[in-house]
Formats: sequence, structure tokens, C-alpha cells
Amino acid sequence: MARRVPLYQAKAEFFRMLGHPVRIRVLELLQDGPMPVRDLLAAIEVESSNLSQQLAVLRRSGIVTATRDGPTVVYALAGGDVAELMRAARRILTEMAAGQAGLLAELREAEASAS
Amino acid sequence: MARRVPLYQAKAEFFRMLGHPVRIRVLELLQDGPMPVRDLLAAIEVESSNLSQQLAVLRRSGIVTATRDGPTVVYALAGGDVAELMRAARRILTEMAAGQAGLLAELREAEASAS
DNA sequence: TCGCCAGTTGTGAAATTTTTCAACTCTTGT
DNA sequence: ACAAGAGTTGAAAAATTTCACAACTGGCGA
Repeated sequence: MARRVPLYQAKAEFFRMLGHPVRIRVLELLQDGPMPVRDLLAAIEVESSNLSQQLAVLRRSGIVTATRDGPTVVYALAGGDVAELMRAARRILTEMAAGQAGLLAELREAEASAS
Repeated sequence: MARRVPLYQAKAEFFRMLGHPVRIRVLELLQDGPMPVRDLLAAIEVESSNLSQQLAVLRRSGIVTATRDGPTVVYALAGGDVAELMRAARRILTEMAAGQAGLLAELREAEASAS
């Protein structure tokens, strides 16, 4: 039977699932509607197999679905609005950036290492 | 001047920062108002130094602030409305859990205490 | 000043995640 | 049936994160 996972842990896993640039971009692209892997690949610069790996993470978490249409695979958001989540995140992000030099420093630093 | 970090990367870092059970619990506790480390430690079962490390992650990201009051350190949400983000996450989580009976039950149960 | 209490920080090992490359599955056109 | 195109998967290396322990800082009362 299913083991009982504390809610705070489910939340943490959910956020961790979101915590990757490629996965974020996929989710944002899918907000405009379902999209074949080929188009995702064109929009996001990443190796095809790497994209597949990230798509697998999203699939496993259940936030997206994949359906095969002939030779191409089409991804779509599984359910509700990820959009609202993204908006909330952006609000907090801009708030933090506006109010605090700390984040700005952090962001600059992160940029330097990620080039 | 600093070149800007792509938004999707800032978002990914933000979500990654949220992706840890202890950090989630801290943020949820702080939604009821500022709280000294001592109380966080009492509420969350974790080694003191481990909690400190997670608090440091939150601090660095800028989502919480720490102020010293005599011998105790008090943490508070830096700004905004983390609550809304958590609500959005919970909505999606609930929706996704629709296919997984065990998790669904747990989410419904927790609904009452709104954590 | 000394000792203690509340937290934090450094360090290194353990665990997890990300990336890459090759091999593999499916489907379709010839 | 075969080859090619579209994606996925397995596996190992590389990078990151987490955790526990010890050492450390700052404030306060004796």
C-alpha cells in the first residue's frame, strides 16, 4: 500500500521538481498549449537526450502528460494552472529583487558562475 | 552593470530554494509571524546546526530576514505573500493527486489545518 | 573575567541530481 | 523488409546538495 508522505515533504518534492531551468521553460512553453518535443527542442537549447530526461522528470511527477501522435510525441500540462504558480513566484521574486540588495548580489553571482 | 539573469533561471533557483522539507516548514511557520530560532527548533525535528544551515539558505535567497534580539535570533518573512504561493502549489498538488488515492486523502485531511 | 546559552559556520563524507554518450524503441516511407 | 527520423532510456562521470560533528561567535549573568 501507499506509504504516507507528510504534506511538507510532498510540497518540497514538488518545488524541487520545478527547480531546474529547462523544466521551468518547458512548463512555461506548455502554458500556451500542447507542444511536440520537436518544438520544445527548438525553443530550448539543450541536447535532445537531456531534454528527454527533464521531460521524464516532469512526467513522473505527473505535472505533464505525453501522448504519441504518429512519430512525434506531444506534451501538455496535465491539469490546472501552473500559470498562477508562476505568477506568484514572479511576484515574490520581483518583490525580493526590488527591496533587497541581497538578491541582486545573489543573482549576479549566480550569473557569473553559469555564464 | 550586471547583465540580467534570465527569468526562467531566477525562477528555477527560487523553486530549488523551496525544495527542502525543513525550509518549507520554516516558511509555513513564519507565516503566522516572526519566530525565534528556538521555537522553530522545537517545532521542527532536526539538529540545531542543520536548521541553521537551512535558515542560511533562506536568508541568502532573501526570502526571510534574521534579527538579533539579545541572545536569541528572530526570523521573519522578508516580504511578500508566500502564502499565496503555497496555496497555488497545494492546488496543483491536489489536482495531480487525483489519480493517486493515498496522497489525495492526505491532502484533504490537511486541508483543515491549512498547512 | 569566566562560563554558559543561543546560534552559526567550517569541513568532509554521503546522498542526490545533472549531464553526456551510446544504445535502444517506435513509426513511417520506400 | 530496411532505413531513417523522433524520442527515450541506461549507465557512468561530474556537479551539487545535504548532513553530522566540532569549533566558533556574541551576549549576559555570576
